[in-house]
Amino acid sequence: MKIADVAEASGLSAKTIRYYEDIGLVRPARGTNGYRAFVETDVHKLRFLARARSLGFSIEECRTLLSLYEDRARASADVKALAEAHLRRIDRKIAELEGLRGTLATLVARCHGDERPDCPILDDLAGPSAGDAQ
Amino acid sequence: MKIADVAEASGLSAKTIRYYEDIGLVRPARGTNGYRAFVETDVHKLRFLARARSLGFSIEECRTLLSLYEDRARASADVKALAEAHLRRIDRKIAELEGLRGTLATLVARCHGDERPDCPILDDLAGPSAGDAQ
DNA sequence: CTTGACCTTCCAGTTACTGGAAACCCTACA
DNA sequence: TGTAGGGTTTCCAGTAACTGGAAGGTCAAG
Repeated sequence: MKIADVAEASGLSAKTIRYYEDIGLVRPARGTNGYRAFVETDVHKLRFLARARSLGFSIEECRTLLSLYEDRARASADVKALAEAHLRRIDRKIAELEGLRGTLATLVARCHGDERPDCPILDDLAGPSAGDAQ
Repeated sequence: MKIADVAEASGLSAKTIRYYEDIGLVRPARGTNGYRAFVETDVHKLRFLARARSLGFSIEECRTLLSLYEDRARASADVKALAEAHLRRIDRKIAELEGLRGTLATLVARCHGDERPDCPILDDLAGPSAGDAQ
């Protein structure tokens, strides 16, 4: 199998697959012409990686997941711990974004958004205007 | 004012402030010794930038916001449009993360997380196991 | 034997910084 | 006067995970 076929089969781009080889996630064999020659297990690994990445795991986490996947003596607790850590990270990120969303939505709602320069959004960004107290 | 004072006053690190000068967001004067000599408006700008960044605006958006802030003939509609675009981006990101969160939470819940190798999380990552149909 | 579609490697760029090295400056203290 | 310490300067490299592009090799068809 050549790289374009594998790209098609895995949903990753050829560029990404080469990159994954670069960083040691896969090690496809090479044909006499120097082309990468992928076998089924390579494709399977790449699909695994694509799925793990799509769930937001980092490359290093994917590396660990892959090694756990290939370790028949693994403990599912190790996998679960990784996934839980990732879940907590996602929760923190969501909370952070919802905070931003709240502030931003308030500012947007307050801004009339017309031709006039007067703008609560910029006022907020500029911070407390000390001069106003006067 | 020297850079450490400005860092203190703006909440940005000295490194970040130098970086912002590099990319043209601020242009502090220089003393005879080559040190950056910040004035109040520089500090104000940097605080503006720190606030905008903390709301998740990109550097390029911050640049635009800053130029709008300094443009006394601006239309608030322009600011609002920028903020609304950012808001939509945040909403999309939240939705994406909540999707991930749902999938991941399900998988984590299904995994017993003990010493045994059996793991629904890895099974999911490995994709539909064609062999199971038997 | 040429054309076009693949494939290869390698280098640069992306975002928004951060760390670190080497060197310069300033102040205080002995 | 010398020096120790803290600040400051510049510049280079690295981060995460690719992506784009250039230059060149390979292959199948006509």
